[in-house]
Amino acid sequence: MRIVFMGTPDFAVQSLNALVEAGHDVAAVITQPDRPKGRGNKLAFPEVKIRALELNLPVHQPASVKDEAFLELLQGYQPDVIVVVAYGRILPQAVLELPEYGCINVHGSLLPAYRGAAPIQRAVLDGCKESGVTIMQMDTGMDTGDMLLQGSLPITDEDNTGTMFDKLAVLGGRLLVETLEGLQQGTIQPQKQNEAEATHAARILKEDEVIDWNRPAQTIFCQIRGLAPAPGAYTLWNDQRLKIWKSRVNSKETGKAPGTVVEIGKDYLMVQTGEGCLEILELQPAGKKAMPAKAFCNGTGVETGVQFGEIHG
RNA sequence: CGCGGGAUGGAGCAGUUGGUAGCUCGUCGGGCUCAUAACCCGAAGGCCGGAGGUUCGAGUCCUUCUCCCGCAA
Repeated sequence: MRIVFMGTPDFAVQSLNALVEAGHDVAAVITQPDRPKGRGNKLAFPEVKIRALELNLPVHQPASVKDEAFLELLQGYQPDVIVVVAYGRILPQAVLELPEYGCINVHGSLLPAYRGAAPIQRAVLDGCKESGVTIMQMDTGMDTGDMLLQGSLPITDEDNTGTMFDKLAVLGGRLLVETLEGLQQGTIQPQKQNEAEATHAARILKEDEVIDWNRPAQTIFCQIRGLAPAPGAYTLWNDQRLKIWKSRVNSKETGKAPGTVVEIGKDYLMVQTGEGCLEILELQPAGKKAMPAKAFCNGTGVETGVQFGEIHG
């Protein structure tokens, strides 16, 4: 099919690759404008743009998708379908109706659960045992369109947002290609979403990143996984941020106050929580690289009794 | 030039007012032990990120590069 692809971050690259590999005619790639990013605020290309340039595809980065110029641009490509993957903008009705097959979206959740901006992070954060990808027919709502195809994957304790992103991006690409095939052959049955079961996955906020040691170890464990590899869950130590990248739950109860370092093991640093203990395996002080918990203890002299999460005088 | 932290033996850190480079681990060898990730003894391993400069002498002061990281966007 003749396709215009719209997407921005890493997650979308897999879908773009899948379309190209499947032999579809990707006429153009629409992505967000270059934005100042990172230290020094240097202008950075969106991941999708980088890949599109490698593939020698025409790239457009409109400031707005609502004006007439953009609509004309799309019309010029005469797409059979527009594929949208994490583009980052709500598309107006006129765009949705432009191609014969409309706009197809790849969403990183098992809709109607986790509609919105951060479906994968939220699923891990909430401790879900399963996640997936839904391919849907876009409408004007936020991830409310009819579902075309869905696939699921388990979330294990070893998974974090990063690993799930990787797996779901690949699955998404595969399902996307399958969906397009089905649409052409007319074998796909669009399915309405059950509004009663819909939930919303809000984007990650600053406060989501702070570890509250009063919560159960299991909850914190999920928080850490949900925020890895970015932006990371952190606690305070020496008035500095201390990101926790890897941990393990230990049901032991020590009677100490939540946030207290209660044991330093061979490869971990155990902290009492509101319910059970959390063994920290890998962490990262501000300004440093991530390091094994043991290395942190060796260098800083952190010992049993130290309190995490408190601001000092 | 958005704000800030940092570059010291394999890892993580310390190094005072410039004058023989230390700590906690790890590694290797030996010992103890039924055994050990525990303990004891010993050893190896650093041109202190690069380049200039000040000085009798610089990891420590000045200048300038390169790289890494946290925050903010």
